[in-house]
Amino acid sequence: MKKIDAIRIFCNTFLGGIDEELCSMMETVTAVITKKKGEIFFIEGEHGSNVFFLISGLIKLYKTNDEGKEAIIHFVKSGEIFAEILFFLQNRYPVTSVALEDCIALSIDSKKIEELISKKSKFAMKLIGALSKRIKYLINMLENLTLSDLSTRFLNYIKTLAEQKKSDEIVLPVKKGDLAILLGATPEAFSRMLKKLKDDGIIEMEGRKIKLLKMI
Amino acid sequence: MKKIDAIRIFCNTFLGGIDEELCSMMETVTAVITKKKGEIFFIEGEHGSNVFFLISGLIKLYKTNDEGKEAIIHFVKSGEIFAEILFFLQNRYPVTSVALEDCIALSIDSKKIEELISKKSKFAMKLIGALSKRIKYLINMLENLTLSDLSTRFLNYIKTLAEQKKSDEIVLPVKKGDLAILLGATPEAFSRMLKKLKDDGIIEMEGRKIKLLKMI
DNA sequence: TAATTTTTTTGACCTAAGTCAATTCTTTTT
DNA sequence: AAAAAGAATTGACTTAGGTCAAAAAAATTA
Repeated sequence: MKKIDAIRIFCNTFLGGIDEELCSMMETVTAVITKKKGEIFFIEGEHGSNVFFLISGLIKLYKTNDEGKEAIIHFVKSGEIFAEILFFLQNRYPVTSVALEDCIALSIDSKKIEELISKKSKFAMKLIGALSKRIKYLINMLENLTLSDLSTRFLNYIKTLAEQKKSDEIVLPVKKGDLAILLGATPEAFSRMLKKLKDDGIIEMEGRKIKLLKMI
Repeated sequence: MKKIDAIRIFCNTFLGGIDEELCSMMETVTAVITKKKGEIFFIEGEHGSNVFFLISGLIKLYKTNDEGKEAIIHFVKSGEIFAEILFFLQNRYPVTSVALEDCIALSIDSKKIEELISKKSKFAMKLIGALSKRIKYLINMLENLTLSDLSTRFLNYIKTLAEQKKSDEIVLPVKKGDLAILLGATPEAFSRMLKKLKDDGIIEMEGRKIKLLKMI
């Protein structure tokens, strides 16, 4: 993919329209990055200054503790920016990011972004919007994790998917084991919970396909 | 407290210096708010457009579920902004905020802030910085909650306090029951955990005073 | 398509932390 | 200082979900 095309997609998606001046300003501070499934964009704690915009593919953002246990923070889908806190913390990545599918991304050098922010207030506003959305998402994760049990967390998750797709039949976007960890559980507990929902007639399931039977 | 003084404190703390032009721009979009202990700034889900900067006092940000169970997101200390996602989501507050002590705050009308952001890029940069810090804080909360047990979460918490105060003797800033909930536990479990840390010779405790004996 | 690897499911067992109730200790109010 | 209210602790019991191991199913690769 050519850089200018990537920048245009970014402009369109992130700013809601092409701004030729902004596109040309971005030429010098961006690069197109491709990663194959399993490859890593950056590792938690690593120094860096690049913020990314995912054009195609799927990415897992996670943290690991000393014993290698994972805490999955988010699955990045195409059209999203990630590592956006590097705009401020020109410093260390707070999480690790791995490609779950082959990916194309636009990397943006945050060291040179201050000029962009000051010249293009629309860019600043959109960035503030993106950061706010991420905060809202994280607050919601925290609330779910502390106030709800696993089946409720899962049902909240698929209800959101169902609303987005306007259908009560959804396909899990990642493998069950990873979804379990996103929801703060083990694959074993997740599997048992799914079985219970099936037995109780709340969902139908075939592989990653889930049909919501009752809206609780 | 006079509004202009509050604005000056905000400017100094948030922007790292007084900017007379910005101060006068803020005159028309701000107000000084005082709340007594126990009073509420805003309730989760409530419509509003005010972002707050806490000048003095202490605030609890939390969510409640249907059964009245609390998930505490953060304790706001003086010098911090809160409800900062309202800059974008001119919309609904994501959490409830209650004064744990008598408070003075500066409220900023986010509807009229876009002009400020576009004219003062330093303001935009600082705001992006504050949002990024909040994201980092929340990611850390999530990681702790999913990867660590209660005693580890507590020790991480007081280690941070100890580093800030550069002392291994700290005073818990809130009552133990609230701290328990911030750490995703019940007051009972928290109390038992503290007893265990004391019995194991890891901390000394007298009321809210905690002394870290071993740095694990 | 067979072989290999990865993912998911199931079983048996365990444990951290929740629940509910009763005390004790502390703070606030009268 | 006494009374009342709120916070913290302790006890007894329960449970959601963790752990480890093995089997079954699905997806990759040869």
